[in-house]
Amino acid sequence: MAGVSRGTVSRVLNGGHYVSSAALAAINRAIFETGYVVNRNARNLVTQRAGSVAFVLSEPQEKLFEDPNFSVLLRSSTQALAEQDLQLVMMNAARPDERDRVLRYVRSGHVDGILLVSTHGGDPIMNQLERSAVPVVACGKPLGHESAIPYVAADDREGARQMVRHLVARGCRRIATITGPLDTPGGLERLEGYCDVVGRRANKRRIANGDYTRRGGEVAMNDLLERNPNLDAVFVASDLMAAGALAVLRRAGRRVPEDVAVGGFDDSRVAASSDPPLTTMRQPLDRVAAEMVRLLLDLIDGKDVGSVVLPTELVTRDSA
Amino acid sequence: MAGVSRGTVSRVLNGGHYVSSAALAAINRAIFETGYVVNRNARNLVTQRAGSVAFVLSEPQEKLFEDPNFSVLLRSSTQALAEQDLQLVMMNAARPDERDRVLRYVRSGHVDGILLVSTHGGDPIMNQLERSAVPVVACGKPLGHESAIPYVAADDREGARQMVRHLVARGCRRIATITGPLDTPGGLERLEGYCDVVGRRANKRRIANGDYTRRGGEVAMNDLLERNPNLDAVFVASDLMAAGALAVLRRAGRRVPEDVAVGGFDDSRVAASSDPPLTTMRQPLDRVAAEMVRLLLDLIDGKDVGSVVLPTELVTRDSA
DNA sequence: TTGAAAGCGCTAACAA
DNA sequence: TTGTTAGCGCTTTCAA
Repeated sequence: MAGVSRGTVSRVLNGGHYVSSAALAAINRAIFETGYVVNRNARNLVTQRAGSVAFVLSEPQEKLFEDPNFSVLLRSSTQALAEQDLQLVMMNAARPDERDRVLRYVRSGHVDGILLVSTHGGDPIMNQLERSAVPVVACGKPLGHESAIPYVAADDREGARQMVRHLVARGCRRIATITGPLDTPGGLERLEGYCDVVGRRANKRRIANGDYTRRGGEVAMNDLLERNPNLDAVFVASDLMAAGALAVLRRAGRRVPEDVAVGGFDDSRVAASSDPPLTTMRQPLDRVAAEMVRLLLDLIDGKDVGSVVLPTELVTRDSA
Repeated sequence: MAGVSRGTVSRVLNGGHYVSSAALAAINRAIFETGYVVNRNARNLVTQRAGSVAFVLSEPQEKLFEDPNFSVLLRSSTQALAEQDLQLVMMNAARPDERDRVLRYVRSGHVDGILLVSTHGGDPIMNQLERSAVPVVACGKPLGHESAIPYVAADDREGARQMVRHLVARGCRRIATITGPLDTPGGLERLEGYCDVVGRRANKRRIANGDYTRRGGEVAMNDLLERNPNLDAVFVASDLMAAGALAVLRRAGRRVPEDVAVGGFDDSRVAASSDPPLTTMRQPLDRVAAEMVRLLLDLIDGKDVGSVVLPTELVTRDSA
């Protein structure tokens, strides 16, 4: 229709180099008038690329429901990929059959790479992915695979330190902590950071394990209160658990922050709307997503990439 | 490698009809030994299908973060599609530029259909989609396009009626309501259901508008208390807003449910973990997702489909 | 700067 | 039941 060959049109579609301005104009007009759009299947068939990236959620279903972090990560990733004209293909990989499906899918070249979210240490998918030579970037340290799988993470350990130091600076002396699951990087590193400040031989009684759910936070807080009736602060490894802890403290008649100061982690939505509003560590999840996409693209291009650790930021509200 | 032609292999790949068992065995062995997988781009190029479905979220970003319903819907849809060997491609369409991208993408045949989630009345994407002849199924009544776009929804109106009747049965006589945004089907229909029970000429003072956020629920509840100091129940159109309302009532010194009974809607996670646990209407979001996928597949196959309205269920906890 | 031609890996019609 | 063949719509040499 523009009176030129397919080859010339293709050149215009792919940057417009080595095309005369006359041809360029004619082609663009034809494209506009016909509403032409390239057929991705045809293009990807010949270029051997997929034009999409899998967002693999390796986590039991319930978590996704409750944890607002996932949603933020998902949205930010979708957006960062869209800017590169890549599509995000969502995949669950919690159950073994789902994992198989994901592996089959990615191995057959249906995606150019993988954003791997929320892996527990020992998650079999990491081994399998490592063997399959597909570009992968993890969100958070992939425990046990730190050197093989590049990752983007918030500085959990330093963030925890900062929060506990903040509690110390407030005058708190009997500081407890509610951890995340200890097979997750966040669970582990935030506990490490806590120990860094309160001392290596931290009082075991002041450590309770949670599971990143609100109810888990309640259970852990009850536990903590029972074992340490005189505690004056608690560092909670996620805002959602902190919200649960807040409810327990209120029921126990402890004022926050006067009797017990509470510090959270994430700066998720719940932090601002809890009662009292939570002092917490902000994780830059939008930047995490953007960096993950950047690393993945480099990886796809065959470049060597390192991991990225992003700083966290103390957000002071009323709870501490 | 199996000693047969590509045509025969293709037949095996697509159901194995008209293939001798000897050939079938040889081909399957070859497939197994070589780890062969079909190239989707090539297949889709010739079959003119995409093998994927867009999950289009037509909603300002913040909502996604806070509303747990989206996550449930997303996960359930991913799973229902996976069972049909279809991929879910996630797309945001809140901003005009994002809408354009989505439209360009779907019009060029990159997806076989669209799951449209969370549309406000007057959302321009509905008009544009309607014109573009791509199969679309909406989640919740697409206000203003009910006859053109098939949808799957929970029975909001009847659900609201049931809840308000429940409050009446408890002995409540001054029942207020906090609505969702009135340009959304949930906002509108749940208010209708409320009016169905309390009477068509409902006391305007007892109606406050919310926006499905927790903070919106707080603001509305404050409002309601101020205008109706003696109310004895409130039906809140979402659990998240109800959680906000609960916090306000507590601060105001009202006991729930003794002084004020509170009924929510959704039966999302927050319902079980609020204080006190919420009595609410369960929306079968997993079934909603499954039905949406079913309708969409029928639509893609060229069948005529109707809309589906699924029943809700009263979940009685402590708040009412 | 352009056009011609080959071919990406597959399905589907047809003939055998 | 099978093999042959003709494309699907694009990119990418290569020659001009």
